[in-house]
Amino acid sequence: MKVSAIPAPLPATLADGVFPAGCPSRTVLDHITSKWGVLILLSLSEGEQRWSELRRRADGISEKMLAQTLKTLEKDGLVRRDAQPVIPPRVDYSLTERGRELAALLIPLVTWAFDNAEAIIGGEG
Amino acid sequence: MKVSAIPAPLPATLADGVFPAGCPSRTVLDHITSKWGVLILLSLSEGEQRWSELRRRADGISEKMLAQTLKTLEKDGLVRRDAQPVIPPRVDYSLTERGRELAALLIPLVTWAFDNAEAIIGGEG
DNA sequence: TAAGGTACTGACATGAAAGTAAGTGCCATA
DNA sequence: TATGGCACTTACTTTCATGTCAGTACCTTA
Repeated sequence: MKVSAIPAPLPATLADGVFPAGCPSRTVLDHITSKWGVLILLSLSEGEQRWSELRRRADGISEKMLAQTLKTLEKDGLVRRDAQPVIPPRVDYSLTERGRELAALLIPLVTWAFDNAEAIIGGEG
Repeated sequence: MKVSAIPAPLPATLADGVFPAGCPSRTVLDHITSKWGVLILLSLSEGEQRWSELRRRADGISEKMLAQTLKTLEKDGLVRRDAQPVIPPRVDYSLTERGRELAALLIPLVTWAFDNAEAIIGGEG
C-alpha cells in the first residue's frame, strides 16, 4: 500500500485560480465534503446498512438530514438504495463502485483528522 | 467480491458509530472540509502566496471569508502567516508541515471531484 | 487634494443549511 | 384500543455560514 508518495500534481485547471466559482467540481466538492455526507459515506464503506443502522452510526443526525443526504448521494451515483417490498419496510443502503472510489479517498482524510484532532484543537485553548 | 484496493481500515472509534457527535475530530473535519478551507489549502500547496494572490486564486471568495478562513487554518496550525513590516504591507501565507500533510490527502480528493464532476452532475439534470 | 493599492476589521443583512416536531401507512404485540 | 417500530415526508423555525459594504492606517502617484 503506498500512501504518501509524491502528491499528484493539481490538474491544470486547478493549478491556476484553483478553480472557477460555479463550476461542477465545486458542487461535487460541496456534496462530498458536507457535514453528514462524509459520515454516511464512511459508515457505508463498512458494508450495506439499513436506515436505522445509519441513523445510529451517524451519531447526532436527524431523520430529515439522513433522508436528504442519502438522496443527494444517491442522485450523485455514490450510494445505492435497495428497498424490499416487505412489511415492515426494509431498505438497504450501500456504496456504488464510484462511492467506493470516493470512500477510499475519504478514509485517509478522516483518519488523519482523527489522529490530529487532539493536537489541533487541544493546542488551541 | 473483492474491492480493488483495500482501503486503510477505519480506526476502531470510527468503525462503530462512525464517531460521536461533538468530539474534536468532528470540529477538525468541519474546518478542513469547509467550503473555502479546501480551496485555500489547495492553493497554498503550490507554494507561498500573498493575501491578494489568494484572493484571486480562490475565485469568488470575499475578503471577510478569506481573513476568517486563514485565521482558522492558522489557529489549527495548518497555515503559517509571515507579516513583513514594510510599507505597503506584505504578508505571505504558506503551509506548515501539518498543512502539507493534509494537502497531500486533499489533492487526490479534489482531483477525483474534478474528474468525476461531469459524470455526477451532468447525469443529474 | 483625491484616488488607489495593501491587508485587513467590524457591523449588519441574508439565505441556505440544519434542527424540531409532527404526521403517514402498515403491521405486530399487549 | 393503543403503543411501538420501520422508513420516511412535510411544515416550520432557528442557527450559522457567508455576503455586502464601509472603515482603518499608511504610503504613492497625479
